[in-house]
Amino acid sequence: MDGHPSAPPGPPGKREKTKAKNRHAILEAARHVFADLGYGATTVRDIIRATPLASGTFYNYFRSKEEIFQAIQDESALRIRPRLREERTKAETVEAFIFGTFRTFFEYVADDRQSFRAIRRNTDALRVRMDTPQIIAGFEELREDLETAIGKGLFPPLDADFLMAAIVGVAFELAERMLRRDDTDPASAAAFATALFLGGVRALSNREAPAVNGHCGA
Amino acid sequence: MDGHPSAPPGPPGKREKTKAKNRHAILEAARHVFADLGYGATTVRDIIRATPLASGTFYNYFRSKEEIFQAIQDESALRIRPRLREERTKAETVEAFIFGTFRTFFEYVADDRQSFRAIRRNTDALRVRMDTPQIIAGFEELREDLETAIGKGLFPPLDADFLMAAIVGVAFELAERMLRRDDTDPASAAAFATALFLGGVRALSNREAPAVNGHCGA
DNA sequence: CGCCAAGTTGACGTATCGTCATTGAACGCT
DNA sequence: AGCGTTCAATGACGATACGTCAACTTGGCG
Repeated sequence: MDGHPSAPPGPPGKREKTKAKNRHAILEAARHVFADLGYGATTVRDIIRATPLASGTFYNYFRSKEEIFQAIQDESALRIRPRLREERTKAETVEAFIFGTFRTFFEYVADDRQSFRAIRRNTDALRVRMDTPQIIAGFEELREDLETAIGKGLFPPLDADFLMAAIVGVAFELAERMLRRDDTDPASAAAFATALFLGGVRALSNREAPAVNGHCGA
Repeated sequence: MDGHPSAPPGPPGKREKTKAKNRHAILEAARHVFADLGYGATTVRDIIRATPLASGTFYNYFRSKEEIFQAIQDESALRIRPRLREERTKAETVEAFIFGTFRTFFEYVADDRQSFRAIRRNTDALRVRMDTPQIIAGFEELREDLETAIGKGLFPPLDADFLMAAIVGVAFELAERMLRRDDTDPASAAAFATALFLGGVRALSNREAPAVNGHCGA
């Protein structure tokens, strides 16, 4: 076994290093070009032209424009997902669960706005959103966490699928609006979303099991 | 004046009719091809091949693949927007405003699912959403209606921009989930979204003017 | 130092793009 | 109806981007 130095034992070796550097250079160039031209107008050649590499090299790293676009998104998703998961796992109240999720997400978006913008700009008046496998996996994680929280009695017994969808929808749309404002303020966006869902969850649980009693605050 | 028969006075004339028929044929073909191949994989040639027309003709009607895609979406948007507007204008309660909006939207989506699906399917595991000018205009309409409703005292004084974004986000994500389920049920999706926002709006208004009293139910 | 494996290069064949000169049909006037 | 004008359809054509591949360069290793 271990004939290939696929693991990190020895020093990286020049080959490995160049490979990583090239991949990174291509990704970085792609982020800029997508942000400049929009996804639709960008060509693989535009990307490779923004690096010192040759056109054929691109295809050693990615199979198509679509695939590198996915890779950019997946990278973001893999960076944010563990943080979100941690917030939710350690949450001991509904409020902590919801507020932690939104705050973490909005702060990340504000931080990494370059990736986020690159992703959403297409042509002048055309917004795009693509959900890659890693992003969709993030949605599923949220659904699982909601189901767990419901199982633990933290959340009332709601439709976890719909609730996940609602959270996702609000998160992305509010993020968009937040970035559009002059003073990007993740905290206030998170506060808005949290209040919305705290009230919403309470109303939903009253609906599904109506007329128990007037228990109002948490 | 009226040298050109641009308005509907005389009978349509054969030129006009063929033009409308061709445009319609191309749009119809595009809907099918987009649904079959996904937006990314579709070429203008694929679309025109699905009609009896020649390749050059396509460019008499649309400038690009992107533009015809927009046209399909805009058509949907123009069909649904008046209905939404009417619902909201005649609403005399917050509940009517919200429920009317969601029910109308979900029923439309369930009806016109072919367009909706065509729009969202790209490759196997890649979801896409594009917001065209007409769709974005629909968002703005919603924001205006919210502002009007706030002005009338129907809604509490909230951030209309964020609220609009939240409604839009929930509407699109829930629509997606709804279509994915075996029994597409607009009414129950609308009920879910309505309960969420009724509770959410109440909580948000308490937040902005906190500590009034413990009034819980409506 | 020399050999093998891995990776890069850019030219090449293919496919789609968008244009445009040509053609034929609809229109309106007599 | 006959006739000249206008307008849209056609499909061939040059331009552009795609993805591949044989030749070449470089790192790894005895």
